Amino acid sequence: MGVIDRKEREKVEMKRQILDAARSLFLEQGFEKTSIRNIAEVIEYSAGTIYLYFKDKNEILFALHVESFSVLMQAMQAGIMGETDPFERLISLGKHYLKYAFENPELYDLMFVMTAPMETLECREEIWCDGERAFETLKFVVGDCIDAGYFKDAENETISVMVWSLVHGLATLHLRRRTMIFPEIKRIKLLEDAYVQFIEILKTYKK
Amino acid sequence: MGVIDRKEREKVEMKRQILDAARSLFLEQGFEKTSIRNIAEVIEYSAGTIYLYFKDKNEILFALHVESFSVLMQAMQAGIMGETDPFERLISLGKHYLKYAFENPELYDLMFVMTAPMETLECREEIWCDGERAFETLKFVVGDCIDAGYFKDAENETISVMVWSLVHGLATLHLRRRTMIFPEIKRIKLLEDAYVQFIEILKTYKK
DNA sequence: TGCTTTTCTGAACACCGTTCATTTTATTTG
DNA sequence: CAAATAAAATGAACGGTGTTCAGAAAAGCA
Repeated sequence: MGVIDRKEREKVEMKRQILDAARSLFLEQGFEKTSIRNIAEVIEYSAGTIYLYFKDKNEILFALHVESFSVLMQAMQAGIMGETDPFERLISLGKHYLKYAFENPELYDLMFVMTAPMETLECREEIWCDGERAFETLKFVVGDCIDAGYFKDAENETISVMVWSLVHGLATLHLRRRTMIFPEIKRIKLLEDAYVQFIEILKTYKK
Repeated sequence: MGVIDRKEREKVEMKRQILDAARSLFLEQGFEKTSIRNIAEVIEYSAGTIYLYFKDKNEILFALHVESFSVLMQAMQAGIMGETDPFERLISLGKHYLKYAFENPELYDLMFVMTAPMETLECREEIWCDGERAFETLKFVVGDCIDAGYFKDAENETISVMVWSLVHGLATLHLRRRTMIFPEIKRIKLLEDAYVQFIEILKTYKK
């Protein structure tokens, strides 16, 4: 029965098409303005068909969110691999995280700000594995820093939450337009400076 | 002509009624699920009438956002007044900010996460005064810390952005459900610990 | 009281996410 | 190959959304 194999492939292919169309529309006009009917139009199917492949709109967003995490994880791994010194690794990790956020604002939003993907998880009673994996990566690097004498006797998890919050805060204040209190030209520089300053202060907190 | 004075008062009163209904619905069922028709029903007017008092839904949200800022500013002022030592003031300021965020999640969202109020500002080509005033308060306290020898020779604005980002990051990671990677019982404690740890590290960064 | 201005209504518009009976297409069976 | 069955796709319909606007109702003025 090669038929059911092919059908399976076709199902996967269709899901791909839907996600590709959704991502493309999403990136060019934002999530709020992207409707199921828009997506259906792009792939040249009726709106109802989409519901044969995804339970609802949140599931489409969730799938895109998973996709995006694999890209972020790669970026983070690249950040780690580029350095050997533990603290330099932490610096690089944060930089790559911020780079991802600024270069993929809509996707970052989907991964770390929008509630839709979390609602899908909650109604499935599942865990946010992607977020957890990313956080584990951070903890791993922070752990090496602690072993190298940084952060005195602080808890790894506490430091990791602190670092995550700082970079996430920088990213979201900007993505959600709260940096408009600063002159446009200074905005990015100010965020970069804040990150560098934070790192500088962290560095001095050693045994 | 006392008539136009009364009409003016009635207009203000009607706006109040709309905002009260909107806030109440908003707090009990969230913004996304609150429609103009819902608000109209509560105040016992037709939906169209609301558009005689507010240009669109974003303007209602913007008005609530302004309201909320005055409460936050009071909380922040209270945080400052409760302490005399500059660094203790900074600690207290952050604590009061976080307290506000956790006790008024929907309003914090409106003030610092949702894009709707910012869109109103942008299409009015105005400045985000409320955000600016709150940030000025932070800068004021940071300035006193610098004068007291903290933060070495760092720029006030850089430190302030860093502090704001950290507390905002803590708040939003939690409000947007990204702390679900931690066991429910540990979540709040972890956030508090991260804040305390951050303060601890900051404190050591002196001349 | 009649005339004008202001206020309010509610139907209509163009959307939205989602469901489902019906039709179209594909596969299997006789 | 034709008929029967199974799978996939449609598109109308439902109940909702924000917003507009002609016309009705109320209020103010002469």
